[in-house]
Order: sequence, then structure tokens, then C-alpha cells
Amino acid sequence: MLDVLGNLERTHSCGELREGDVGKKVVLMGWVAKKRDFGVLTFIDLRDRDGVTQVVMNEEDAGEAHSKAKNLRGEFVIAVKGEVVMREGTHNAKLATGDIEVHASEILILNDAKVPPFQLEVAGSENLADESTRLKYRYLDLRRPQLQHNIRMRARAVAAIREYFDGRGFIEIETPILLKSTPEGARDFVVPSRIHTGKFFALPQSPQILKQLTMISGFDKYYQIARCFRDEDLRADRQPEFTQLDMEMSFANQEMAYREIEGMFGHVFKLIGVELPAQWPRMTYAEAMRRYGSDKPDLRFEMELVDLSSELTGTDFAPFASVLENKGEIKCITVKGKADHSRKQLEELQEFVKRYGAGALAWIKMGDEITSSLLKVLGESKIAELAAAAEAEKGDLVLIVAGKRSVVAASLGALRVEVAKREDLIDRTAYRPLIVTEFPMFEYDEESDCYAAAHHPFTSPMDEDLEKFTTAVNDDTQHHLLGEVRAKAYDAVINGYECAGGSIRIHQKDIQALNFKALGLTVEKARERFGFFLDALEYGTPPHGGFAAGVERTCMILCGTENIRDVMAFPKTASAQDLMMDSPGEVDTAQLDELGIGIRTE
RNA sequence: GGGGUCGUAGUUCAGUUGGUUAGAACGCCAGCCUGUCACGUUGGAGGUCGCGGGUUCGAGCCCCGUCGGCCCCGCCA
Repeated sequence: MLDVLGNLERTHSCGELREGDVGKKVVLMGWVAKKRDFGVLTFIDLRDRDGVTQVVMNEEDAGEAHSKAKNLRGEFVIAVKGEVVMREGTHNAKLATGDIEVHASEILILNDAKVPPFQLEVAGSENLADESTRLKYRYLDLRRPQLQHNIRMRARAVAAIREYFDGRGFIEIETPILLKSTPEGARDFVVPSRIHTGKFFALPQSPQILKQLTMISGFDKYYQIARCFRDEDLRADRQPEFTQLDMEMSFANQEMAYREIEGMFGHVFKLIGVELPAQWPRMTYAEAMRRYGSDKPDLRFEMELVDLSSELTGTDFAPFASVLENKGEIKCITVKGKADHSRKQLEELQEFVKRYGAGALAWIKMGDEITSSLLKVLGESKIAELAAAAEAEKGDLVLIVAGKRSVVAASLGALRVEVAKREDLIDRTAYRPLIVTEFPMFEYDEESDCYAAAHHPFTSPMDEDLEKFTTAVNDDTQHHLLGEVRAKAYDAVINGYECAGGSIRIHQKDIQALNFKALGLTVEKARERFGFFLDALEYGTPPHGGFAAGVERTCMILCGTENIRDVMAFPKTASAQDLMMDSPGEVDTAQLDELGIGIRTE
């Protein structure tokens, strides 16, 4: 039934024939994207990764090919021998190959295909099939031009990254995937060992320690396109398995790291014709939190947070008064020209901020008359004062949140982005990078009343804060000062996405010991987990630092998508399953026995 | 762990106050058609309304539970 390929070779792809090729005898191969049957005349849209070419079968001059075409169905794989012919008055402006068509003299049916479980392309719409269906048949979904484009863009981005670092004298070094679990940070994926029953490897959350060891080994400049694994819940921009560009360099300070961030992203973004600035703006973490309520602010729009705390000092309104008493704050954003928000819209926005722990969302509408949810409790003149502080003019909407500092930042910061999306305030053609500097060294965890490493436990404190750091660790009464210690840690942010993060590391064992102590790790515990690394630090470790960039997040921006699955060939669902291969799956008991593992069922 | 939302034909969706035989478009199958490219046209097939239970004379619709997709909070050194 089916034809054999034999020695037949393609002469062109389905996307490259042009007017200049008219008259050539060609061989094309690809998938049947569409068939239009006119009886004695049949048209096929032949698709491959490069594009679509129209193939014509005419009963009069290619009877055999024409009758064979009767059997063709969507997604059949065929080879077409024929001649490139100019289209006369029927060119198709939608196709790159639309000036020509191929008149088939012979068709080979290389393979047939079942009717796909969903239509690969629905004309003129985004009515794609349900994602679970598409994920089950991911190999079919990947045939869609959009995903073809994204996956190829990703390949080009990775190639550009390699090109950049190779050109800068960095050495690509592969580090092991089977590591040792270090129960800090994210949950590990764990791999049992057959040879060492009862013992486990862990998959890398990042090659952090290993890349630092390459500095101790004297490689000076390291990079790797590294697969990382974190057993945490997923998000639209988070998968349990992802790829990062990991780099490290010796004798480095922060500015040197920033230059590599700027250089690498600058090189990569040329792929989409975007010229990022040679030097990115810098902003401290504290300033980002104050102005945007976020450590990854989207700078494509304004709407900065304004502090109303001083205007409300001494207020009688009990909720605000108690917030200020408890060192909280009251802040707002001003939405230009949106005083016409309905009660329903405002309620939706209130529901939105409540997700971040905000108690309520107060508002001022600068309509023909000024109205506000706070009018009764604060009075007209105070409302006018707040509006003035918020720089709200006639027609504007002011949205106010009061509460703990962390809650106000999180809720208003998120609201700022949400409102910008809803009101279409974001310039989709803009790319606004930013380097956020001086991250805090520690994060306070209320539950355990402990300080945890904000970045990771090998991050160097800022020289300026070294004294404070030492005091905080060695003087129990000054422990709270840990919250004020800043680290030589930084993030690269583009359009509100954290694309890279890094730090200058600790290279002196005394400071590393101090840091473990700050984190509540005893010497014994630290040795148990990182002993090999602490040993290494003692053999002449150069000052070093680096960063890791999220390959998927970078590609999301390059491809203009908000979903990480759009830039991964075989992603997992929000519940961390692969619907195509149905993983994770069970293993048979023989396999478990060999590993000395039993499954507890309850 | 929590919240929101969706689940009806292969696909995308509609389905009134709970009421006869659950509809449309695309796709699919068969025929006709010499210039289509969202071809047209004639005819046809295709349904466990996610699953389980309940209320009712009667459930796609109401109630309870459950499973799955997506999004969010927590989490993500």
C-alpha cells in the first residue's frame, strides 16, 4: 500500500520555493496540512517545519498522481515530485511560498495517519483544543507553527548563550545529576541507590556548590546549560524540571557580574531584533519594594506605590490607626483615568488583594465629584489630602491598602500588575530590563522565629554590613540585626520576570562559618551537609561569584508567551504529571525489592 | 495544604424555570465540482452531558461527593 522512500531525497523545504525557482524540478516531503478536492483538480497544502507549499494534481497531465491524491488525508506523510510553476492571478499573500505552486508529476505516500484527536489549526482563532488533550498528544501539538517557532527560538537562544560565553573565555563544564540531598531550600527529587540500599541520591536544584568548586579548581570562568529539579508546586512560569544558564567567575565583583548579565541578555535578545541597553538601570531591593512592592518590578508602566502613612498619622479611623501603631503602612496606587470603575470591578480588585492577605481595598474615585469608600470615616478634606498625596487628578482612581509592610507590598505590587493587565496599560513592544541589587541576606520566618538564607547559604554579605553581620551573629541580643544585613546578591529582571539571579559568594571559611551560625546550623550539621565544601574552602579559594539565568523564562519573553509550557517540548501539568507518557508511574515490586524499598499504603 | 474557574459529539461551544427525540460550527465519512487556499455543494455517521450518589413523576440543569485541566496563595535556599 504505502510507498517506500528509497534513495529519494528532498531538494527543497516546504517554505523556501520562490518566484526565482519557477521551472525547477523539485522534490518536497512533508505532511498533508489540507486537501481541497475539485474532482479533476486537487490542491494539497504540504507542510514541514519551514512552511507550507501548495501542490497541484491535475488529472489531465498527471493522472496517476491525481488518483493517488484521492486517498490522501490530513497528516499523511508524502513525497511530491514536480515542477515549480508561477501562479497566475491566484497567488496567496498569506504564504511565503504563495507566488508559486508545485505541479505534481508523482506522489509517494510514505505513511498514513489516523485522524488527529484535535485540529492542529483552527482557522482564524485561538480556539485550541483543551490543553489536557493537547498534552496527551504533545507530539501533534508540537506540529503547530507557534510551538515549532517557540522550540526553535529556544534552540537559538541556547546557541546564542553558548556563543556568548565561549567567546568570553568561559569553559563549559558538565556537573553530575546524581548528587547528595542537602535538605535546605526546595524539596529534592530523590533517587534510590541499588548498590547502597537505603541510600539516596538527590537531583540538583542547581549546580551551585559544584560550580563554586570549579572556581576552587582554578577554571576561572565556568558556564553550563544545566538541568535543575525542584519538587515544589507548579505555576504558569514554574516546572519541576527546568533549565538554567549557570555561570561563575573568579576574582569577580558585582559590577563584573552585571556586565556579563547585560552582555549575555543583550546578545540573546538580538535574536528578536531587540537592542537592550548596554548598561541596565540598577535599583536596590529596598527601593524596588518601596516603589513597586516587588523585587521584580515590571517597568513597562508607571503606577508606582505612594506611601500615605504620614497623611494618616493620628487618624481616628481604627483600622488605619492600629496598622500604623503596629509598624505597618498604608500605601496606594493611582490608576490614571479609571475613576469610572464600577462597584463590581472594585469588588473584584478587593478579592484580588485579599489573596495576598490584605484585609480590604479602599478607593477614591476622582469623578465629577470625589467619592470614596473612606469618605464617611475620614471626611472630605482628608480624602482630598490623600488624593493630592497620590497625585490623583480628575478622572483618576486611587486604590489603597493598609496592613503589615510585607502584605501591603505583596498585595499592592500584585494589584499594580493586575490593573495594568486589565486596563491594557502595558506596552507589549517594550523590553525594560533592570538589575535589582543589595538583596537582604536573610529572610525572617515567623513560624519558626528563624532567619533563613534569602538567596543561598554561600552568599556574601556586603562589605558595608560585615560589622553588623558579625555583631548580629555573635551577640544574642542583637540577633534581629540579621534582618538588616544586605548581601552581594542581585537579580536580573526583564518586564517583571526574574530572568536571572546571582551573588558574590563567600570565599573565606570564617565568614562561611559565621553564616552557618546565623542560619542556626551547628558546626556538626554544617559539616555533615557541606563538609566537602568547607574543606575545599580552606585550600585557597579565590573570590568568586556568578549568576544563573532561567532559560525558559528568557524564552517566554523572547516568544511573547506567559506560559512556560509554550517554550518546553514536553512539559508537565500543573499537578506535575506527564499526560503523554503518564508519569510518574508505578514500578514493579521486583524493582522495589532490589532497591530495598517498600511502599506504605494507607 | 488552601482558594478560584472550567468539564456536553473527535474539537470549540450553545443548551431557557427541571419537561417530548440534547443542538450549532469545525472536523470525519460518501458523492458532485478545473483555480481553490477558512473552497463550494448534497447527503451521512457520530453523545455514559467527566465519574459516583442523592432529590424528583422526570436531572445536562438542583444537592453532596469525587476525578481531571487551567490560574492563584502557601511553597519555590
